[in-house]
Amino acid sequence: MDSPEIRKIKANTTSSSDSPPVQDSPVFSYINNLSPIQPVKASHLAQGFPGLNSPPLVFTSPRINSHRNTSFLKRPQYQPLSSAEKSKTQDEAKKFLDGPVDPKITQLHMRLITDSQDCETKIRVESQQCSSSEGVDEYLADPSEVDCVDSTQSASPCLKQSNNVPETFTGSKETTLYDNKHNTGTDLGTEAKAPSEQAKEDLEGKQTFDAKPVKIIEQSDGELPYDECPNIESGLSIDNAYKREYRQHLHDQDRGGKHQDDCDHTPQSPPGRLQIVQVYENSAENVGAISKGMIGNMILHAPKARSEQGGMHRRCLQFEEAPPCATGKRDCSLSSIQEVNNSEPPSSMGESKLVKLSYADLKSTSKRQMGTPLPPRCGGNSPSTVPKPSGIGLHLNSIVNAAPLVRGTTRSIKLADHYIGVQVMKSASVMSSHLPDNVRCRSISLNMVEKDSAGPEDRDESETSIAASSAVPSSPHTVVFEGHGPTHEKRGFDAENIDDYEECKQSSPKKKRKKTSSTKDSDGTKRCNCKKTKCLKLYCDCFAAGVYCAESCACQGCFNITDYEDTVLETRQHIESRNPLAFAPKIVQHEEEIQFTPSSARHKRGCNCKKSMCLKKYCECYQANVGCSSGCRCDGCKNVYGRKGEYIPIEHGVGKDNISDKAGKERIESTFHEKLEMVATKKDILSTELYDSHNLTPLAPSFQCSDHANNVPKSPCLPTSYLPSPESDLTIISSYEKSTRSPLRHSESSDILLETSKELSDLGSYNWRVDYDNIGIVDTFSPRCDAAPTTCHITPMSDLCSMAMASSTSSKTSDWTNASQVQLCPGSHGLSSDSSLHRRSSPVTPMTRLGGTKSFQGLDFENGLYDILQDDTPEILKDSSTPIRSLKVSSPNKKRVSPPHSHNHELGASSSGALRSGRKFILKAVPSFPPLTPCIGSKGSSIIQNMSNLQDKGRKK
DNA sequence: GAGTTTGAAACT
DNA sequence: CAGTTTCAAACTC
Repeated sequence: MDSPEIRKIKANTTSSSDSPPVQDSPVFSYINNLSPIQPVKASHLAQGFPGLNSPPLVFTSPRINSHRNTSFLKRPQYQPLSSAEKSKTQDEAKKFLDGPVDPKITQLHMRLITDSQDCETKIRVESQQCSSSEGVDEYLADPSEVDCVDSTQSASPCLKQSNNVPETFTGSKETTLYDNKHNTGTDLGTEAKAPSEQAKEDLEGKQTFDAKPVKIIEQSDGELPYDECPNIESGLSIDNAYKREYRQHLHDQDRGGKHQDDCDHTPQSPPGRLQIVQVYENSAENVGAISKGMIGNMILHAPKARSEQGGMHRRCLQFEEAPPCATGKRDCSLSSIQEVNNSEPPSSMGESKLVKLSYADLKSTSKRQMGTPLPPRCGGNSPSTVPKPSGIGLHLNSIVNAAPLVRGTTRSIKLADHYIGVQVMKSASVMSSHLPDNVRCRSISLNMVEKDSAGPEDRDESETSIAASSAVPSSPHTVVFEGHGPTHEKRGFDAENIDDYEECKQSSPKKKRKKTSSTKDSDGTKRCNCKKTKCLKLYCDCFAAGVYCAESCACQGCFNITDYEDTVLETRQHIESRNPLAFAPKIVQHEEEIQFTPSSARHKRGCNCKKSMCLKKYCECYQANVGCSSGCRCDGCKNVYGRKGEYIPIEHGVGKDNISDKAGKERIESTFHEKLEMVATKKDILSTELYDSHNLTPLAPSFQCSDHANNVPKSPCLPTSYLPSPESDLTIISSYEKSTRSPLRHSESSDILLETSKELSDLGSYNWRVDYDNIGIVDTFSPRCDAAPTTCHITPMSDLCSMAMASSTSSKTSDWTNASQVQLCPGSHGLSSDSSLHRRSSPVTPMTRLGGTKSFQGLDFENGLYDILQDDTPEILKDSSTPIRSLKVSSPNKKRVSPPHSHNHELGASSSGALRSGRKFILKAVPSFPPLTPCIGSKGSSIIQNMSNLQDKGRKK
């Protein structure tokens, strides 16, 4: 019955995934078939995703959650568990959701119902399909469906154990099957369960699944935010897949591998799923049939097809890596393997344990899991990939103000879409690296953990990860399985893991923070320490940055987690409803200033310092490394970056020199060095990402065109003209990371980068770079750059090129330029005034860029430098050039868009062909801003109410 | 590590 | 819109 239809649907979905644009139609059709309600979801998604980024993410995740929730809710079994376990977290979540807006609740319920229905239908179909185990197509389809099936994750571990499936890809197909089974077990619980569950049991021989699913369900219920709707995801295609992966990672990490969250996890689970599926098949059904060969084919095809279908490819990659990335904060482990390892520890810790997870606990666990693995994030290690995870983790740590680079990374990560792209890149790289890579990743993650883990928790994690890694080689499957299972299941799932995680979280996160007194992680991602706001107010740097809290965060009762995407989204919307610019980049270049000063970047709202004289980080302007402007209400301003009222016309190249105070320069330098370091670390991380991106990016061609960057060289404008803008940094960072990732591959790259950076600084590039940090976000977007050439402040590209040339990296300049262009393009895409948007959007473009810039890989080492330079230049360029325009165009909020550079927009109109192509591409792919405002508008009131409720609860806590 | 200071965010 | 309170980061000891 369903199977035929389902298959068709899957085919459709796959096709859709193949061609992102098409995805929607197939997905929609599929959804429609599944359940009438879904369309509504789709609408939500549509709203959220117009931009791709934040909004989409939110929507998607929430949907998924809703599905899960609904499914769970529907099921009596689940409900009981949910009520008991969820307890606090759920209550809080409910407060948020319920309290705020009844309509919302109703909607959520509807969603849940629909989702559950959809999931069920999907599950059925999938189960059938699984039996048939069609192949790549199915596999591809799986992602969307898998979301619904999250529960499979739990099972997956077992499967993995039974079957060693180092390759996530191979698992992909199987994963779908597994998911189906899993879903049936959890969600359906009734129909599909019997077969699927039996199979699972056979494989695992454990009953934990059932219990786990229940837990998950509860969590999911509480977590309304999650969107699991597979359908929607399918429609979203790449974005969804990424999100899914995130979620899965998060869930897996959180849960420690237990199942659950079928819908939610499914996306995340993909890697796990794949493995699981394989295992499942092997053990239960197809076992040999699907086999690795299939997987291999899948993988190969996926990438190829993906080139066409980007989505598919990404998904595959995502599955492996994305999850970790998704977890971002949680899993440092970049690759799925790492994730697995991470998850494994938890599972190993105590799979049997059914921990009642309150939301907070779950979240915390999820974070921890995420983070624990993420430790790699810290990553300064070559494996830098790990570091990103933190960012990737969806954690939105990155804040505009602080370290732009880091922020950028985190943002990209957090932004489901972008993040996904990044993850995909990573995953791709991982995939490319293959199992060996996985092992490496594991080792890396371990290393990262060790490094990061100052606290016992970390140690534990590291140990677990190590164990996992060790196990993996011998029996990767089992290890992976464990890890995935928990991770996929989300937090609640694995009680054992959760407990462990919780312990770790409680102790480790705080400890970590304590250890790292700084609010920033090694990765540069920000950490928050919110105690009363639940990370749902602007007080929370993470939340304010549009990023999910990471493991490293020491926040209490955090709701800024993927599990609570809905809540987060609602809250954001609510805040935005009050202040549309609340999430807009705080640092913006003033058009006035821009003309004269590259460092014209200023704090959007200005500071109100009374005692700090704008010489301490209390001052947001100072913290952002930007000068105070007329908008500041500060008293006795002594901002080294520019005092209120005094404009520091930063001449081209002058940039920092202009800085009035030597101290300011020093600071800048220090910050710059820090950034460089960050970059270096990130590069390592990024290397993988780049790698992935290369694989993934269909856009590569456009990027190659970007190579024309050389064309740009025209830009006499050198870095000096760059305006510092955190945002730009972010965007740049994301791209940078990507580019850097490939470099990272070369462990040496980081060091080299540092050296090169020094050299550059000597050359004068240093100033530029420094400014880069400050460069306004707006500028980050390339549009201007493209067009700008004429006006040119500087095309980032040209600047970059010049820089690169100067640095003696000439040989690689082309690549570098390409990279820069790529970055620029992404930046343009990013547009979104909101950081989140940038993050989300940027990742995608970067990916494409990366793909285009395969040449980079060769240059990896240089890339690192290039990346840095590019980042700088891009920022400048972005600042001066296009960001604004793009923002205006894309961002519904209009927050930043307009202010910074109207004239730039003009330039943007005339962007150069290559850049244009890239930009256009991005724009299409990423409706940058739409998400924020639109979403906000829809749910503002409810969000507010939810927020207030949550806050109240949090306070109580 | 605990406590204080600071200024933004939130609230009234 | 202004004043007050709350909050979390930054800072100090």
